[in-house]
Amino acid sequence: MSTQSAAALSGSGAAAIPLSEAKARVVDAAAALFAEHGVGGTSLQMIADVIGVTKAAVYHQFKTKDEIVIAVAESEMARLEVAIKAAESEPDPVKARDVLLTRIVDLAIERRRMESTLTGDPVLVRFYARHEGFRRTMARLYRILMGEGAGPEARVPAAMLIAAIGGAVMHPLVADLDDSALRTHLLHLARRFLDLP
Amino acid sequence: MSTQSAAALSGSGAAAIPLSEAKARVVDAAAALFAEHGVGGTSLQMIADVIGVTKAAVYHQFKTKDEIVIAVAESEMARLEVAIKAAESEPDPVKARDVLLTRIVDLAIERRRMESTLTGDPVLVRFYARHEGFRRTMARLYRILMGEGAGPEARVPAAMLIAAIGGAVMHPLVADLDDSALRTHLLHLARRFLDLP
DNA sequence: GTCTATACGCGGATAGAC
DNA sequence: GTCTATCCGCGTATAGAC
Repeated sequence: MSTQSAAALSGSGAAAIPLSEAKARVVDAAAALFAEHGVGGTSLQMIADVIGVTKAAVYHQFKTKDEIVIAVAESEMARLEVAIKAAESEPDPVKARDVLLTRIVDLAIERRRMESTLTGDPVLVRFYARHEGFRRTMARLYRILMGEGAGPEARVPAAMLIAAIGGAVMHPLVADLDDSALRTHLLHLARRFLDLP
Repeated sequence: MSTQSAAALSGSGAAAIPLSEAKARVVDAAAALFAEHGVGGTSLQMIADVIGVTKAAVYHQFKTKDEIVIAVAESEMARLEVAIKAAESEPDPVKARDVLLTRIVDLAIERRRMESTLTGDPVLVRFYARHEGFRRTMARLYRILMGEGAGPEARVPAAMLIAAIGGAVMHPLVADLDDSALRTHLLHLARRFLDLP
């Protein structure tokens, strides 16, 4: 217990967030750069430049670029897990759904400048698709969002809603809205959408 | 009139689609690869391999990779222009909106495997943001979609709807639905969403 | 229009000193 | 943890023959 446990990449889903200071700096810088240039368009040199060190220093923290991508993805996923847990602790399904919705909107607003890259970048999407833990986490999220239904009538609106929230925050049409105003509108419309018969 | 006019990159918005056979092959291959690997993750070698020629042959068609990116973006935008024109030729605003919605859904379904990359890739997004013609085209689209309103109450739902349609078609939740089923559900839900008070 | 060949830099990655 | 130095391959791009 006294030894600093590795924590590493887990693989079972919930990254416990205990990244070293240095690792955390890399992950933060990488996430911002991924959002601006895409994963494929971001080099280790760029990451090193942003945090003011050399490439070799970055390599000391992560042996490969892939590991950085994974760490960024897990860091985002960890935030989502917190939201899901909060919703799952709510006994009433309808309330649970609303809690989840609120949390998801908050996350999207918080990540406003990078949300769509983090959920849409081909490299990250591929990564999500291949990892058990991520699939399980998303399955839990969908369960809360869709409730009983599992057919197209439940899945299509769920897919639309997730896409709408994630995509809208970065949309040029709402670029001039401040976070709080956007949050209010988004939440209102998302609730409306879910209440549709 | 007899000479094949250059058509080139236009710049005023509507690319007139008169690409040579060879150029069209490059653009098609590039679009598919962009969708799978992102713009930054796609090399000229990949493009050349897909169409079965050498890199140099590709360079003969487009002097730089940027030109290919532009051509792909314009090709997508041209499709959207057709949809917008169809909607604009409809006198009744409500009907125009419905025509546009239908066309956009059709486009998204057609481009199902690449839609979100084509609208979400950072490289392409930057490109769209910088080009007059693209901004004007999108302005026309928004106008039809939002009608009179120009405040947040109109813009937020418009942003959500565009994001929802583009993002939902690639979502894992609906991966098992065939095009026609997905189209039906998507259109139904999109109409509902827009009719909200 | 397509090819071979080639220049040149950058990207990922490693070794070893401090 | 960070640095300098270095390797190698691939990516963009060009020259010139067929």
